[in-house]
Amino acid sequence: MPDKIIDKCEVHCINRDQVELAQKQMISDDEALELAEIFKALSDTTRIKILHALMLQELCVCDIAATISLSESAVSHQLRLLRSKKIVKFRRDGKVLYYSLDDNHIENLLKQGLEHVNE
Amino acid sequence: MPDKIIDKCEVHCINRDQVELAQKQMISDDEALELAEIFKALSDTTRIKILHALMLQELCVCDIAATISLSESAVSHQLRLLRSKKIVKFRRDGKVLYYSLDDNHIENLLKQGLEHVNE
DNA sequence: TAGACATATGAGCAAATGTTCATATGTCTA
DNA sequence: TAGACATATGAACATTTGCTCATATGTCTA
Repeated sequence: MPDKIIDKCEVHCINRDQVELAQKQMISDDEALELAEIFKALSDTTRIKILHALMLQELCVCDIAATISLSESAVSHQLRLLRSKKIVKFRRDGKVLYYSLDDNHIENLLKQGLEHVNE
Repeated sequence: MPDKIIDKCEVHCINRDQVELAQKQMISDDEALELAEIFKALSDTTRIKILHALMLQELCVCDIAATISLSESAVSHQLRLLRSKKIVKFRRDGKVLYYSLDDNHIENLLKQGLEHVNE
């Protein structure tokens, strides 16, 4: 496996030392995929709006929909995605489901992203 | 414009106070879009690998390609995208372009994401 | 228990995305 | 100045994504 990579490098690379160093510390496929998945969860305007609203308080599906002016179905689909990635959780109160942020790492990511945007 | 939102709320929302509060502090469309754009830049495995490699050292296009085992064309396309979002920059040395991270906010986001993944 | 209500879910569709292939651009060197 | 080389770019294509619409599920209340 390393042979294959080095072959490729020998065919065409400029600084072999740098390539070898880069490969040694390279992020694994799995890790890169997980990382990409987290950021993908935050890469949509609708989901940003939902998560931003949930930073302040828990909200039920229809109130999220009313807040961001989107159909309840669309919101529900997005919440499903966010649930599957353990980014939001919910509690039931009768027929109403209240959603909230599951993980404060996400809140930190959002805050840091906002800093980046607002400078 | 607020009328429209309130109308929608009156049609169907559960906790009007919460909706009003959420709307008051709501992130703007522009800000949400910018934020989503940043995270979108980090939401692909190839780009994660490129950026992770650049956290360690600057690299030219073909060495990035050799490192992550992808075509130079594909790498170049992704670098173009990352350049357009001011996430990477480059310096020229003869015919070789060396890319590096443009903004340490991005590095912080990546590190924080990695923490989240590795816990 | 029937019906209303809050939410979830599946199918379908248009738009966006990431790669490959072919070609263009710009820089060095003989 | 011609040719080699490093990279950029455009078109094309398959895949993914986010919405809508219709329908299903689960919970409460009369």
